[in-house]
Amino acid sequence: MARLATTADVFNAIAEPQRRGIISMLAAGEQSVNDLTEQLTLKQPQVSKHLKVLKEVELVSVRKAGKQRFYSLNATKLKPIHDWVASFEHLWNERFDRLETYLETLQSESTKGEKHDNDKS
Amino acid sequence: MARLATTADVFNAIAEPQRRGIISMLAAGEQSVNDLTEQLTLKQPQVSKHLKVLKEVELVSVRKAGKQRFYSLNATKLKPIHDWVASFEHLWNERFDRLETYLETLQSESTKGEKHDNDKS
DNA sequence: TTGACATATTCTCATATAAGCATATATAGT
DNA sequence: ACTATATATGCTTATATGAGAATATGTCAA
Repeated sequence: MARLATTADVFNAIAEPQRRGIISMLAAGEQSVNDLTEQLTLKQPQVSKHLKVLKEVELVSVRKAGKQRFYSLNATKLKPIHDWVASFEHLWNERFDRLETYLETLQSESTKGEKHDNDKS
Repeated sequence: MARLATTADVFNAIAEPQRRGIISMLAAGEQSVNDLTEQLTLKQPQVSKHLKVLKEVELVSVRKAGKQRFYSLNATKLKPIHDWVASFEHLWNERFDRLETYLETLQSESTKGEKHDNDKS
């Protein structure tokens, strides 16, 4: 076997630098394929292909207008990544030390069936 | 040409589900290769290989103790991902609308000696 | 329709790489 | 040294996929 799933996954979709570039550009608002092509170091077909990948994981959506297709970012789909990474934030961000202490205090006071939702990849 | 860079990049390192699993496990504290192998659906060699990838991007570090190697998470390396994704957070999180408004208010009122130590890269 | 323009798709090629398996290396105990 | 245990590395195979080039599709205007 080789690597599975891959691009059908948001984590994989953003693993590609060019696709991150596209996402960053779309953060400013919808762009046509041509707009994107001009600002990237890619030919139009390759831009379309990357957009297809992003569309498949629903990171972008398309609006048709004449001969042009305007792509826009569906940022909500980035939230799972944000949440996953944020779950480790306390491990590097000192600001969380105080919060952790506070939460631990709360926890030890109400000792109930609490669940540690470690992961869900 | 084919895909470039790839695993030498943190974004790519976390694109692999099994590696995310390893990272999640290490969040609880350092683990030996054997510990990890037992909890994953992988054979030991494959675990070692994934650990190698994670080590190359410095997401993990190793401590040798006898015949065992204890891997621990170097969460700081996740910060670039966090920052990148967070730069789009305002696009999906309504909370940021109020926060933005609030910050703008503060800014227009006066500039007091407020300290925001939520970053320290 | 013809032509120009915008975008998508197909095909090829080269590379990346995850998993399986066997084996090598390292360390500790006897 | 020998054995057992822990981990790493090498080899193979199947698959994924990014880029390039050519082509197809789609849309509008004259």
